[in-house]
Amino acid sequence: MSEQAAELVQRFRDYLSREGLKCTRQREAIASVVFSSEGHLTLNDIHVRAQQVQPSVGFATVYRTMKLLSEAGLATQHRFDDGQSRFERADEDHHDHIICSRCGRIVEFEAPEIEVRQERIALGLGFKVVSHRHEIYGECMLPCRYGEEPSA
Amino acid sequence: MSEQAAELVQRFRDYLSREGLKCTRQREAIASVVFSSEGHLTLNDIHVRAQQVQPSVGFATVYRTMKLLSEAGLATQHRFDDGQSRFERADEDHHDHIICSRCGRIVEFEAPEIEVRQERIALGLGFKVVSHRHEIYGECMLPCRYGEEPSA
DNA sequence: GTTTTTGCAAACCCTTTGCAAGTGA
DNA sequence: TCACTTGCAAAGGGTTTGCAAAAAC
Repeated sequence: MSEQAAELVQRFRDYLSREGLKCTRQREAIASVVFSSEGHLTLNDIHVRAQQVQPSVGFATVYRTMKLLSEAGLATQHRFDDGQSRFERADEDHHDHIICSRCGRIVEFEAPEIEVRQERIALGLGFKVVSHRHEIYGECMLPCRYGEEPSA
Repeated sequence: MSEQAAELVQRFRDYLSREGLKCTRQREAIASVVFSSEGHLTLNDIHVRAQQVQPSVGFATVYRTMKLLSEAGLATQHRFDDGQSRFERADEDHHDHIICSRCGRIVEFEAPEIEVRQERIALGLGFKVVSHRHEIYGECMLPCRYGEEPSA
């Protein structure tokens, strides 16, 4: 486990303790999987990987733990157009996503100037921005194998 | 039914005929409901309203007809964070949405300069934009009754 | 008369929850 | 000890589909 992952796991432990919750083998396993993974994982992905660390982890526990990690601000939940929730470890920098309609590849981008405009637009309509979702669906022109399982 | 709605219904008829599909009472009822409504309707909303025109319309037919209308480019499907599909009649101008987290109110906005930036970002990452989704979630500061059923 | 459509009900798929048994502090 | 957790399995909630009857053309 990378140093960064280890630190995030520690932050999760702190969060649990602060909330009067318990640190269990299952939660640690799930957290370390999420913090050690790069992509945008579905609950199933996480479940499969967590079971490699702790064979007894059940799906419901993954579900409930991801809810905790989201509440703790250590993971972010996305719902892209495939109808499944996907999670990624929280980053310092906010970013959005561009998704290839053909191969499912997901690339992240940052666009501060868009965020600024968006803030201004919302204000003009009488809204205070709480969050947003900006997804671009496109076709990637890089060599990508179409039959391939979307990697993230 | 407004003139605009009538014209859209006609366009749907043309589409059906072009595709070798049949024009039925149910499809007409559903189309006229969608084209005569302002907001962002769920399948259920459409079902309920269509039944007022044609009592025998079933939910599955609404589902299948909305698929046709989307394919015909006469309706647009959105999936906001409430987990349901919502539809609106197709507009000439592309727009995005800002949604009140408290009362569910949906306001539309256009931001050509964001679209331009987004196009440029995608290109830079090797993507050709096919579509996008840009939703802002915020709190509206206008008087809005919280208990109220989200209107659209 | 064919072929497409419809409504029903069931299947699906992912998400969420109730509960009795298990476990961490 | 004892409240918090877990895994299982079932319930939810919206979407999708198979099929025999009905309706377009």
